[in-house]
Amino acid sequence: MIVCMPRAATTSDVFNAIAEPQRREILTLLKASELSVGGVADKLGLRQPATSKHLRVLREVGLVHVHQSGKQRLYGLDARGLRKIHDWTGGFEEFWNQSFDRLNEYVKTLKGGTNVDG
Amino acid sequence: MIVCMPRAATTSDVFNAIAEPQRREILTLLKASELSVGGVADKLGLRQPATSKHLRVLREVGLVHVHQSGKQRLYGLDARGLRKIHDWTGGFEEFWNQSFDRLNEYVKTLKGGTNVDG
DNA sequence: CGATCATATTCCCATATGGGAAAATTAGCA
DNA sequence: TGCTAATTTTCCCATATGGGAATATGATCG
Repeated sequence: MIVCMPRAATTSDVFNAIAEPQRREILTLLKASELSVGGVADKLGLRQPATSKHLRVLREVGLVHVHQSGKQRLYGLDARGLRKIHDWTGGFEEFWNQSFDRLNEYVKTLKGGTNVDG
Repeated sequence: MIVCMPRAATTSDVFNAIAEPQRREILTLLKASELSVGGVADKLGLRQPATSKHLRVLREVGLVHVHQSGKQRLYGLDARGLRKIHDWTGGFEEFWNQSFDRLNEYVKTLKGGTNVDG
């Protein structure tokens, strides 16, 4: 029985997974090439366990995939999940400039209407 | 003194702010028009306090702006902050299809017919 | 000023971290 | 069969929720 609804799990969806800056850095790193856990850890200055945990989250939401290569596990980028976010934010594209205008207009209303000097 | 680094605050940046589904719904709602807190609460089936808290987060990261209108406070969309996310995910656009190919190839090496959901 | 509607904040709870340290697990090789 | 390297998992901590309930603050009007 659910009593309360705390913050959603990072593994629940891609939005949560990339809310963590280090995980975004990992994804950016993997643009260049596949990397082992140790490789990622080295490049980002993290410990291996911490890196492994981040990679696990990314794996669970499907943003990376793994395969064994010798003694290492190579993590590779699977950016398809980011498309969902790109599309969602893209739905606001028409509002980017409009919001600017609205805000300007709003500010104008304040300044012009009240003539308050700041 | 910082002893550990727990999950980042939702107010730390836009990525964290929109990690919460209800806040994304609020932003989508505000595409249509400005809304009062009660208006948002009604449309999403939330209590007013909860709605107010979500709107506070969105305000602190700059995704919405507020102005008084009679007895109500009208919240309006300021989507400019979403551009950062759109741009960041856009940096992976060239990898969306490529990742698909990589994954297909990878799956092929394993077996041959695996259901890949996209 | 007081009454009232509309929001915001506080207090509380259980949950979900993110990282450090250490132990467990897995993979590849002699 | 062991041994070693690489990675994952477990245990622990302090922090940050998100929502409910109750309270405080704010704004408007008489």
